[in-house]
Amino acid sequence: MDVRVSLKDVAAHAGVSIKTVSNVVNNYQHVTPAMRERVQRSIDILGYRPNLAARHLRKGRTGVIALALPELGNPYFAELAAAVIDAAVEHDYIVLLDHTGGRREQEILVSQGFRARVIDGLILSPIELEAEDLRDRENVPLVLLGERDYDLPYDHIAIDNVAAARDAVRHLISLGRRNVAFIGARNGRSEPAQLRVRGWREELRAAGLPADEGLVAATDGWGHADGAAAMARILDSGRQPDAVFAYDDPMAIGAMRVLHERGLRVPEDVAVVGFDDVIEGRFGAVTLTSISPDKEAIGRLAVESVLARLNGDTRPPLRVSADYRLVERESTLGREEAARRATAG
Amino acid sequence: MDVRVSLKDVAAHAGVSIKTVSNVVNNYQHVTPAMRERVQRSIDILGYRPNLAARHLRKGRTGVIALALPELGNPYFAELAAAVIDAAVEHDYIVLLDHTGGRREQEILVSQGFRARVIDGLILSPIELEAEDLRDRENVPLVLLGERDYDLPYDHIAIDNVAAARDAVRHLISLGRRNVAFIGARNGRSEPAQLRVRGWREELRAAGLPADEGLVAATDGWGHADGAAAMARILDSGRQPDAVFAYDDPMAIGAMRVLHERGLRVPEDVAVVGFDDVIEGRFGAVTLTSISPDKEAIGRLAVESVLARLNGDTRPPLRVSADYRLVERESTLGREEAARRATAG
DNA sequence: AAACGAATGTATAACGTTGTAAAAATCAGG
DNA sequence: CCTGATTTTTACAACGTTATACATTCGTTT
Repeated sequence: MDVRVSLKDVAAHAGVSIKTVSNVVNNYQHVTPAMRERVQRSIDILGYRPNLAARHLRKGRTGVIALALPELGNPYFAELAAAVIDAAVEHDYIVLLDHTGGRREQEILVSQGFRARVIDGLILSPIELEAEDLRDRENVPLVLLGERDYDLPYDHIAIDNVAAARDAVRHLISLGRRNVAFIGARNGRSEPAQLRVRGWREELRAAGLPADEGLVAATDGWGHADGAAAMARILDSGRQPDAVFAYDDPMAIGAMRVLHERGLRVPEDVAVVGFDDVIEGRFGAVTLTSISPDKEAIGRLAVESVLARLNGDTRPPLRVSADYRLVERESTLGREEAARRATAG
Repeated sequence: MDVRVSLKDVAAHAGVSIKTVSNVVNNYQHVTPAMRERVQRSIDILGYRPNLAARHLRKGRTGVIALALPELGNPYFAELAAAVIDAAVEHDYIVLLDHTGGRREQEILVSQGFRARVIDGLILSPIELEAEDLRDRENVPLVLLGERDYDLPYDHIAIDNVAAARDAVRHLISLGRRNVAFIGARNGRSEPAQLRVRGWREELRAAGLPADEGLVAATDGWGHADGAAAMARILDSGRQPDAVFAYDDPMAIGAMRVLHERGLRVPEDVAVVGFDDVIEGRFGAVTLTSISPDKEAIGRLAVESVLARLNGDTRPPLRVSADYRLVERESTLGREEAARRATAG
């Protein structure tokens, strides 16, 4: 049944030329309804399906875009991947997924198309990649995702990290917190982390509070365990933060676990804000306040940008700031409210 | 620099035939070292890179395998996807990722290759798909992943769900629990859920305990919210389970959240066991006991099976039972131990 | 009714690669 | 230095598709 059937077979079966069958398949406009139906019948009977490799060879298009993310285990990226896949399907494109581990070396390979070479375009969420690494690539269209702030001629979709971080810290200050720790200033290169630290610093200064750099904990990764370790380090140093702003939700949750182990209550003793609004933050013993980026919009914009470039769009590089909002949950309840909740429970 | 350079260009530059260049590129054995070096020099100078579409058209291979999972948002699948991608890279294959939402219709489309047509093989983790849906596909090699127990000629990699579920329930019984609820018997078709319910039922019977079907909660999905809703429903029905076995970790965590809201303590009042051992379970206020499948092994076996079939392996369909183990954490501490911990904290 | 333009169908040549078979170059032995 | 065997290189034909350019048909207009 599925022994490869080609245009030639259909053409023979329908008694027409190969090109006519091709015309029907591609909805070419000048085909009489009668002819179209006749060919279509043969197509259906033989179960013809176009060979994408041949089409690609001829047209130079594959119908595949690659999405390269640092880590799939991180739910934010998993959810983002889902959004990109859905957006791509809308446009009859399929998505090839790759993960870089956030390592510069892997990111370079991906950006130059060495890992996936059958693609029409690339959506890349870089962590360590440097601007110079993208300097002389002359390849498929590239759209950058996330926080890095390159000054390069590629479309870039992100939320305003500094502003979002300031919103988070402002919220903590508005609760009366004064010693706000930041967890997740990444060891080594990582501009995204730096932007969020900057927002933390700026907002504290703006509020006339000291930005105690001893309350900034650097980590190697950005998972639960990294957050937990960083939190432990801060507490072990003898400092007593009354609030924590974490680089992302998993780190915030890891930090809350350590606070719990040390007998510190969230939010009464320490208020916590995360970043990314992953689903998991909504179901812990203490639900997590978080910055919530509009993932669907980011995914959709990324796909649309790649496809636009692919279709010859030569407008100057786009710099889209996607929406975000601060979602307040239990981890930043006011002290009175938290007390009320505690007695009630 | 990257204006497409083909074998023809290299051949012209080196002053040899196209096929000779091809021979060099493919490490064909009968090429003199001198010739090899001469051609290689031209390749380097011109920056030649093989055109995969053409190679595919000629050889009938793409170097791409598809991985179709129900949901990326579920961390288990995200972690599994990472494992598959890594295993594929080992073999110079790349992975095209798709998600089906666990819906039969989507699963059928995927299984027949309608969504991704540039693939050499397919790894599919079905939920609702029926055996009959796979009956007359004569397509690329297919490997089934996960819990469904089809009787079809395809390789199948899974853990023994009934046994794992029995282990989980036995563990709860060994703690002295008598009213063990099961959360996540899925509404509608879903064999995996049924297998785990069966394990629950069998183990209770084996222990001489009644299997109260009123303690089984069906759900539509398998996320945090579904687990929470199911738990709430059981409690609202007036029953008082002293243990919960959930279909997966997110559901277990959702359930724990509801228990927490109702003032029930885990594990003192209700012990909880999940399934999949996702990272998130290790960082809640109460860490989660869970069945931990060997994800790396599953991913590796799946890739190896697909590639073996692709290379003409015609042995009878493989039925691999991957390893799993029960990882005990706080959510099933013994009552005495839990009490000790409580006074200590 | 002839002639014209528009609409529709067809033959052929690519796209870049590799398998096959045949040609050319090399080598060993007399 | 020739013969025959062996190694190395080459020419050519696919793989399945679409673009180009041409051929046919049809419906109008003169």
